[in-house]
Amino acid sequence: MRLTRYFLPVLKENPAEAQIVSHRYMLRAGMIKQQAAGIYSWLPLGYRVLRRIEQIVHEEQARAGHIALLMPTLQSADLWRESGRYDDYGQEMLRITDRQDREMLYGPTNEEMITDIFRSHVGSYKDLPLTLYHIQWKFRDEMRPRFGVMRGREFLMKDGYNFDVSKEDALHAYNRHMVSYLRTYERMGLTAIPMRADSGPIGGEDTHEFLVLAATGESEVFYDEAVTELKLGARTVDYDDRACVAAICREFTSLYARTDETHDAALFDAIPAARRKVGRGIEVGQIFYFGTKYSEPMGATVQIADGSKVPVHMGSHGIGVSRLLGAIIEASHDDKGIIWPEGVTPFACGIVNLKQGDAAADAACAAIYAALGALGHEALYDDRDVRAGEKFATMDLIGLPWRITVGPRGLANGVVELTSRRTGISEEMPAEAAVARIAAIYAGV
RNA sequence: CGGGGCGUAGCGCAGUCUGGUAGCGCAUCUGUUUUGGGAACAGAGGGUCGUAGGUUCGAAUCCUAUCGCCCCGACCA
Repeated sequence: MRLTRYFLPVLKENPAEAQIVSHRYMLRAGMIKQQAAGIYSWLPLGYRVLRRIEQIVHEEQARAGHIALLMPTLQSADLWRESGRYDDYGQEMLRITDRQDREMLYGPTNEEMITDIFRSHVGSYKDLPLTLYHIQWKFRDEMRPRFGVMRGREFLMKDGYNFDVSKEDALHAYNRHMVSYLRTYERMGLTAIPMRADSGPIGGEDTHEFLVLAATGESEVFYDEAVTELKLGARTVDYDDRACVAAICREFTSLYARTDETHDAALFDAIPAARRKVGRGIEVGQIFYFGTKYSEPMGATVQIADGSKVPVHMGSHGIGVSRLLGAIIEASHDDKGIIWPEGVTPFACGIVNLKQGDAAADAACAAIYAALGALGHEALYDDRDVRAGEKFATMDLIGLPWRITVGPRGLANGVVELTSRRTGISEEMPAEAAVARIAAIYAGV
C-alpha cells in the first residue's frame, strides 16, 4: 500500500480522553475512532490488525478441530428466559423492543443460542464430540467503559461451545481449548498465562482465565515467575491425543498463577522468594467447563447406546478479539509508539523513501515494494513528499516491526537500510538482501 | 449507580470569575527556500462557542433544563 493512497489519519498530539498507552496510540495511529462511550469505528489500520487476530484465532481453532459458524448479534428474550439468565443478567444486558413490541437483546454471549441450535439438530451420541464457535460482536452495557477497546461496550469476541456425552470427554475439550489458546496467544507474540479463576455469571466447576502481564491490567495477579518462561514453541500437538493435551495443560498450570479472586496466600508463600511475583494482568480469554447447566434446563440431550437420553456436557471458551489489540500494545510499545509483533502487524514492513521525486530512490522503493508483494508480504510504502523525520515518526508510531529506508546516499553505495522497530538496530545491505531478510523473518511466523 | 470534571476550528487549549459580538499552537491550503529523525518564512481558509429556553440594549461568559464525554469508586471480558 502506498501511503499517499491510504487512509491513515495519524495525530501528532495526544487526544485528551485517552488515559492509557494503548488507547492513546490506537487513536494517534489512526486505528480507531470513538463513536459513543465504549463504541468504536475501526479505521483501516486498526481493521487490518483486527482481521489478522481473527485469522489467527480461526486457524488455531481449525487446528484443534473446532467448527466455525456465525450467530446473530440480536437475540430473542424468550431464549434467555429458558435458561433463567434473562433476569439474572441485569443492567449489563442491552434490551431492545422491536416494532411488534417483541423483547430482544443485543447478545452479551451465546450459550442459550448455541444450545438451541444444538438441540434442534443433534440427537445422537454418535454426533459427538462437537465444538462450535463463532467470532461475533457482543454488547455489554458497562456502567463505565474505559481504556479504549480494552473495556468497550461493543466488542468482538470469539466464543466457542463444546458438546460432549460425558464429563470426561468435556474435560478433554476443556484441555484442547487451553492448548489451542496458548498457541493462539503465542502466535500473536503474547505471553498469556492461564490462571485458575472464578466462574462468574457463566457458572461452572472448572475455569481458567488467560492473563497478559501489563502494568495497566485490571486484575491483580500472583504468580511464580517460572510460569512466564513456558513456551509451546514449535512442538507438534495431536489434539486427539488426550494424554498429550492433558500433559501440556499440566505443564502450564502446575506452577502457581492466580488472580486475586482465587489467590491462596499459603500456596503463594511456598514459592521460592526470588520467583514470587505480584503484578497486574489483562484478561484476554477464559475457558469454562459447566457440565449440564444449560443443557438440562433447555433440553439439549442425546440418546446414548442403551436408548436413554442424557443431557450433554458443555463448556464455553472465549477470546476477547478486539480487546487483544489493546493488550498487545500494552505489552509491546515504547515512548515513540506501538511495536507490533510480526504475527499481527498490519503490514510486513514499512518502506521509507528519503527523497521522494529522486528517480533512483523512487525506482528502488517501487522495486522493493513489488518484490515483497510478489513474495506475499505487503509493505506500507511512505511515498509522501514530506521530510524524512516525519516519515520516521509515523513509522515508529504505527509500529511496523521492520523498516526499509531508501535514500540517494545509500543507493550510491548500492545499499538500503533495514531497521528493527523493536531494537532500533539498522543494517545496511543491498535491496535484494533486505527483501530476502523480510521474507526469511516472516517464514518463521 | 455515587462522587468529581469537561464540552470554544480536524487535534490540544486560552477566553467564562468581572457580559460588549472569538483567539493561540499544531494540522490544512498557496507560494518561496529547505530536505537522513515531526523545517523556516510569507499569505489564506476554517468555529450558529454541545443543545434548548431564559435574563439583558447586548451572552462563549449570568440563570434553568437537557444531551454528550472524561476521571475516581463500586461492577465487569
